[in-house]
Amino acid sequence: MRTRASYHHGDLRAALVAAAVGAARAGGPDAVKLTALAAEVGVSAAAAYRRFPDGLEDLLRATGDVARAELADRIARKVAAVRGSDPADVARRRFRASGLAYVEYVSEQPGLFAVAQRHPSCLPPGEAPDPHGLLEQRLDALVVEGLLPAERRPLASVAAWAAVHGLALLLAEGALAQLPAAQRRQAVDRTLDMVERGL
Amino acid sequence: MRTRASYHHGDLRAALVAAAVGAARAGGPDAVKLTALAAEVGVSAAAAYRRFPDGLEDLLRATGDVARAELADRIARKVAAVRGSDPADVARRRFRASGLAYVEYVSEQPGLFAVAQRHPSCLPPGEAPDPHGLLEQRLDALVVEGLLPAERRPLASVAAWAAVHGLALLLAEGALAQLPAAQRRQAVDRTLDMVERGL
DNA sequence: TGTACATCAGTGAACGCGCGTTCACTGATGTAC
DNA sequence: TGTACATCAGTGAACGCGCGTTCACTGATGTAC
Repeated sequence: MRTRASYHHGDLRAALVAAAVGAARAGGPDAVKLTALAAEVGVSAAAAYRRFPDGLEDLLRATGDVARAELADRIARKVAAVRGSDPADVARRRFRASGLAYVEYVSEQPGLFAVAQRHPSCLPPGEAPDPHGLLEQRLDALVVEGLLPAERRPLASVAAWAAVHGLALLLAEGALAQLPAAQRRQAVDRTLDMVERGL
Repeated sequence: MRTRASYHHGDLRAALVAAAVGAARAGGPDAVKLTALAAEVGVSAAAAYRRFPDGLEDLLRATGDVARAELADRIARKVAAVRGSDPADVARRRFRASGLAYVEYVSEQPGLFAVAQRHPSCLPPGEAPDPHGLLEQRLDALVVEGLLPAERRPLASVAAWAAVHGLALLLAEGALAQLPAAQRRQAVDRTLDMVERGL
């Protein structure tokens, strides 16, 4: 916990993950370099192997878990912020909020998100953060409220996720990366409209 | 044209691009390695620099143009194959066909498509293949036929493209890569339904 | 309370390889006269 | 039709660097007695 200028680092694993997250935010998966990050943290490269036996891949998985946790947290917060008395209306707005949170996160953190996409979790299934599961829950809620016929539920998930995911990537690193802020907002609204109406 | 075992290659540029396309199909952008491809073609690495002064980046751009051309060609064919007597119905089905062609291509050639995404064309604007332009034309046709209000046209483009693009990526290299063929078809149909209805 | 010893967390130097890129060169080709 | 010469398309060897990974080691920590 406390900073010590001693020989032992204290929490090297956490420090390396934090540095990796920073590098991924700035430059994506390719910017996560084990030797450089070890140096940044003030440690020899070999020291990293004590914490991450499989080296770089291990570090990238842990970094991906941070990204997944951030994304899941963002979705959860944005969903929880939606309140109201009409359950159906709340379900609809929460569904929309989850999609918006996803797009926002990917747009803001494309590099870190890319790590999450490419490197699966290193945590046991139960403990791994699961943003996609949160999106699924929103669809389930729509079914409960009768806003989505149960038989269309499974494929609705794919379609909705595809639209949100595609929009996020186009805005983050694709052809729409240069779009001015006002038009970005409109693009997101319009796409969520399409999803809502189209399901 | 004719194969010659001589000193001069004949069409080294085309041969290198063809080899790069093959490597990208198999392993994506990272698999395109200038030295390895030169060797594969039977030429020293330095020889490649006569045809591609900027080295690897030049080669990747040319490779991306092949991908864009393939994709545009596929869209054009699939659209042209739609016939009928009712102009509005044809416009609707052609729009759908263009989306399907896009998803199919990205699903089948994720590696090559990734090159196209990351490396802009090396051709002058007029000559570069433009798959996205073909999608836009389909939306224009919907407007002409009165199936899409003109004032919603610009953002409709973003929303439709996002859904198609996202679905393609999820199926190609994302979370849905393992989906069995039958369910893939359903997912595509369902997503295109959503887009059509949602616009 | 002190001492011996196991264990743990680092060091730093080196290896190795993949791969892009450059340079001085040589063999082939085609054109002027 | 032949010869000289410019030009072009290759060679092959080497450089250089980034970076992951390994190995034998040493200093620090904590625990048993």
